[in-house]
Amino acid sequence: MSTPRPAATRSRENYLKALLQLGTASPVSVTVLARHLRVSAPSVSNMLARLAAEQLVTLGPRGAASLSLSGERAALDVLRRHRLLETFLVRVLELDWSEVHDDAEELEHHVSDRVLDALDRFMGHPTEDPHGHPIPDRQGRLARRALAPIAALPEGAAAEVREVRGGEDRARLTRWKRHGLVPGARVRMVRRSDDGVCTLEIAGRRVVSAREGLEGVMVERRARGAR
Amino acid sequence: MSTPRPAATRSRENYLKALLQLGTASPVSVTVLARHLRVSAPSVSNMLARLAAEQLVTLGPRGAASLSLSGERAALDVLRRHRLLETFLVRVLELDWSEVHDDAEELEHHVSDRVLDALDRFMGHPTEDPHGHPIPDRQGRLARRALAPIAALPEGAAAEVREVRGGEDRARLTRWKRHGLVPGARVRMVRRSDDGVCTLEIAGRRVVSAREGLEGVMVERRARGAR
DNA sequence: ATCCATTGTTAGCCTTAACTAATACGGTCC
DNA sequence: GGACCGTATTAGTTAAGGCTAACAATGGAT
Repeated sequence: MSTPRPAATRSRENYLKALLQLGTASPVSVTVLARHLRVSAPSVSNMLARLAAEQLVTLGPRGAASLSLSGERAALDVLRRHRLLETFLVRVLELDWSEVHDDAEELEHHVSDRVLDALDRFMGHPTEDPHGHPIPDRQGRLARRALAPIAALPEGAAAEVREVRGGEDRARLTRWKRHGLVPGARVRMVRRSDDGVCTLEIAGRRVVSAREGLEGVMVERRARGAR
Repeated sequence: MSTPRPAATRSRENYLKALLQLGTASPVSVTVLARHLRVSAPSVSNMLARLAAEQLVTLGPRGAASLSLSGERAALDVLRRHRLLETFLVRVLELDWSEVHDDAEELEHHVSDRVLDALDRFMGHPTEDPHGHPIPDRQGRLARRALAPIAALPEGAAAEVREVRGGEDRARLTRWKRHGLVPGARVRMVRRSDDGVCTLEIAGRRVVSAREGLEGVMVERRARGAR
């Protein structure tokens, strides 16, 4: 008989996904996790203990949690479902870029492998979701890319928007979209004053924005004058 | 403030859907419902009491339950979601007719109106699901048709398969499909012996089957010799 | 009229995953 | 070294939704 693993329920999957997103290398504290999941600290302690018992996470000192190998695998699986669903909602159903997050968040816990594979096939095995995030493959392999925050571009530098993070914040996505800050857009840093205000040129138009308002827009540098 | 209705959870929706399917006009008993939902009788009593408190069902003598108006509305809504999803899985994702039931059963509780409408639009507002069941419209209106069980055809009568009921039984659906008993198929009752064995002609081929094995295949009579 | 079988309900308990309130633990500052 | 602050944990509760075992009520057959 196999381990009587208590089924990957919605809540568990969300914890794992959160750990994947927050715990880039370093362990995640109870408080941070609690804040991210909008749940009380004791709830987190509790659930982490369960996940640890199931070998999905390992607990360090002061309750800090990291994903185990199988935990990471499971988390990447959830991430794959989420991103494929978002891609489907945008590319096929033509829902808006900025408003598909919540639906994907819900459906990711209920799509069977069969349906997911069919979606994947139908779309021709996409590798990026509508926000430019790479989609893990079926083995849980995730393309790792070296992207820089747009606000870090030196003055005069040209770049292409590759990824737009923070999909849960609709308002912010909408604003970026209005400015033309979508994956694939060509941008140039015109001026970067030291009080945190950036002047960008996006598709020929000047846009001024505070640095914080740009957090999550990730770009790839382009050679000067490259077409 | 509105009634603090405890949200249409999966379980509730399943009870309502079951009541809609079982309670054609007459109230449904606790035992029947329990059997259908594969749940204990006390669980049913319990849930029916809750649904009654929420005005979704009315309880008659001996615990028999019927849907109230709003309950029927809610149930039709679930049914619409189920059927649209099945249609999507078959028509768009090209999953097999006989194996989409479980996925639809799961997803129906988690698709938002927005996504459902988008699916509906994408498919061009289909009116029948892959088993030939009519899909309720957004107002919960369900086309009512007068179909006869295939086994009731008199000898010699020609008919068209319009609907194939009992989608939860994969094996049976597969068998019917193998015989060509799919919605749209032209059939003729060749011989109907009184021990319950039917000989049918389906698309030119003779098929012999016990009457019970045909239960759920619904047909519409066709004028003799009609093309 | 009574008895028995079927059917429904009551009572009490389990599990999941949340919560609050209170407590323990660990560094930091004086 | 002790007071204090923030973080983690323990203890106990709640809400759905299920379960079993035991009890109650209905109604048909004798």
